[in-house]
Amino acid sequence: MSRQAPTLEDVARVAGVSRATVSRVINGVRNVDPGIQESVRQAIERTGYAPNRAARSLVTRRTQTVALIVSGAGDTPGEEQNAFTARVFADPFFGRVVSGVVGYLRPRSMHPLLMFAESAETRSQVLADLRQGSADGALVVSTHADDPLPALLADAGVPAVLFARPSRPVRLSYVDLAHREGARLAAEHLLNRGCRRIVTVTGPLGVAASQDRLAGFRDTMARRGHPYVPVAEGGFTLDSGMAAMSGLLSEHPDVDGVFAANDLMAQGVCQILRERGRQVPDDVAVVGFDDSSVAVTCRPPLTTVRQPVEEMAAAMAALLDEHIRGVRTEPTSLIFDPELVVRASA
Amino acid sequence: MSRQAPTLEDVARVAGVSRATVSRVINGVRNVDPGIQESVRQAIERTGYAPNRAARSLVTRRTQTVALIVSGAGDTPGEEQNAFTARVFADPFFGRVVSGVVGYLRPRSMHPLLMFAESAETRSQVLADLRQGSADGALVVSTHADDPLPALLADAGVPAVLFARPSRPVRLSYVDLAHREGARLAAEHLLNRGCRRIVTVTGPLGVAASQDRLAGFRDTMARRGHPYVPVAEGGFTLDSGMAAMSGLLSEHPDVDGVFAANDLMAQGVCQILRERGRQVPDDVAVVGFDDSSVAVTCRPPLTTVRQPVEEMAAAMAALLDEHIRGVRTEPTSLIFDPELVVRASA
DNA sequence: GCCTCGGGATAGAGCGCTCTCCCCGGCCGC
DNA sequence: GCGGCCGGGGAGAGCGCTCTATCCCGAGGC
Repeated sequence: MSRQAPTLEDVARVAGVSRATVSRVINGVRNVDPGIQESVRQAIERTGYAPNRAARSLVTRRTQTVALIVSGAGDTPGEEQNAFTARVFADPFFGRVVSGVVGYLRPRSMHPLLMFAESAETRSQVLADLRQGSADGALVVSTHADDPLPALLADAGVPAVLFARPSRPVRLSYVDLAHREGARLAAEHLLNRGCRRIVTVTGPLGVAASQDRLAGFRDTMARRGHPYVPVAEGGFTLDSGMAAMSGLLSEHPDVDGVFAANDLMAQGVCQILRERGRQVPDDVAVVGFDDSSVAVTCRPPLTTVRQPVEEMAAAMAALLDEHIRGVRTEPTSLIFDPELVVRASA
Repeated sequence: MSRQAPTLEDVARVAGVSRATVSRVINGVRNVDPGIQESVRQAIERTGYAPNRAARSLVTRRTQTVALIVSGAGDTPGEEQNAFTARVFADPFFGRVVSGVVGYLRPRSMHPLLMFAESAETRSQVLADLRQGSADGALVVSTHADDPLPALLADAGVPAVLFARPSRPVRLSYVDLAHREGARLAAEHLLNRGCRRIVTVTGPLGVAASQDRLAGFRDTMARRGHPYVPVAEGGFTLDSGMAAMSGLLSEHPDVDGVFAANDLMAQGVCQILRERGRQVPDDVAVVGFDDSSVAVTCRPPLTTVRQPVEEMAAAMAALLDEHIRGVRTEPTSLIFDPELVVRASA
């Protein structure tokens, strides 16, 4: 980078062959005489040649890069960008997504390009970047239900794959969890444990996942002879979990089992229960969802429903890769099965 | 992206001007007749033109992209890539770094390209990518003290800025915290509170930051008449904090104040204290470091030393930008001051 | 012995942009 | 009135790579 970088031409001159031959050796295309192959390799070594990504991208129309977009709601005018990015990254969930994505991309020498779209302005910025070919495609993790980005991407013809089913249908592939199935596991665990007065703290009901978890939970409870389950809506945060449990406890002081739609809220539930003098799990059993890091640090450690987030994220990247390569043209969906992780809280 | 994307040429034809003029309008270079400017804008609108990033990069030799590299130790052969990325992202600290970096980059329409270098192999991969011009420069966050990457980058002539002072000197700019000053704040807070039998749980002593925090802490204690401070080394994790505190408590059952070198370990300290029947902060006061999200979710909420991580990360990005633009050629360092955040634990 | 065939290498035409040079015409100074 | 200057625009040469079309040459077929 300091002195003028060597080009294909330079290598060709040193090796005594043409540019095209060097290119073929580098890309492993067609039969090249082994002897020449070797001398080209040595020339590359000697010159310290590194192919220029931009030049290659210009002709191949590939950047070897995919956008990893964290997309917020419509317009949360109160919240500014820093708060948004901070909040997103504070959630260990997103870290697992990145981990899974990188797991797929890296062996293929691709990289994720981080983008945020939490306002109308940044959303159109992201869209413009993609149309300019900053990345070959997009992986979208929406934090809100009515995210307009997926539809915009589909319209722009940008290859994209979503994490979680969008609330409004859109012609894009997505990966998701069998949320109802996860809720069923939670319900059955509580029932098998002997709980009979069970309540649930849901996620924000605008989110499809929250609805599915609630529906799956109710369904299983009903099948097992519990047609009525008290419900309080939370917002996936610690505070909202505390508030929700606080209300439920006042109305149902004899509760002996709680299903919270994520671990953070489950932690809030545990705190309220302790404050109100209930022992977890002896007086009240608590089951969370996600198996995030708080499930382990929480006292007591949470029994929870594990999402295979890394696998899901890797599959999302794989799907996008197929769309980019044109191997797959029609959108599809991949649904993953959750797993119950039993710890101390239930 | 679906049909053949319009090029500068197309826009020029529609507007009835030359390619160069359109380019000038887009880049705001030189004076262009306002009337022509307007008609070019309309032509861009009509054609739905978006400049091609690769073509532009090829000639400007800029990608508008910087690599954000999370760099591990030498070779942790036991740990594989997924575990590494998962661990990194589980740490809320990294989220704050990303947040700060994005805060600087976005208004300049640049993006971070995420890379991981935790093994010799991935390290050379990252180096190769950078030499190919995948990014204009690199922001490096090392998780270990003896990270060889910074030196490699410096040798390769890649513009780079480090988060935290490298253990071996290298000709690269970095941002860092006044760790000794932070430790001083913690020590004085504990002493002013009346604590007299104070112990500390350090970070891994191979890391410069851990050493500095310990040195600063000891220093202040000594100045205030406490020449001896029991020390246990931790690994910045919850478990290591618990183990360290467990040992310290056995040897010094009368302890009344603890300084932990990060919040995660402070949380572990609190848990052990509670298990052994000590009240925090009444029996033992606990001070953490970082002001990460666990400082808030911990019971009791942690008194801690706040690093202005977002500001530091933004400054790191700004510094890199200066190096890339050639405005700054000599490496420099920027040291930030910590701040004591008083909550319930001390 | 001539023609065909095909493996192996080359020449050169772009990919879509930027930017340097150059041109044109009007305005100023002398 | 003429040359120089300057604002505004165009032509065209690359940037470094890929890839198609083409060429060369030795081997095989009749």
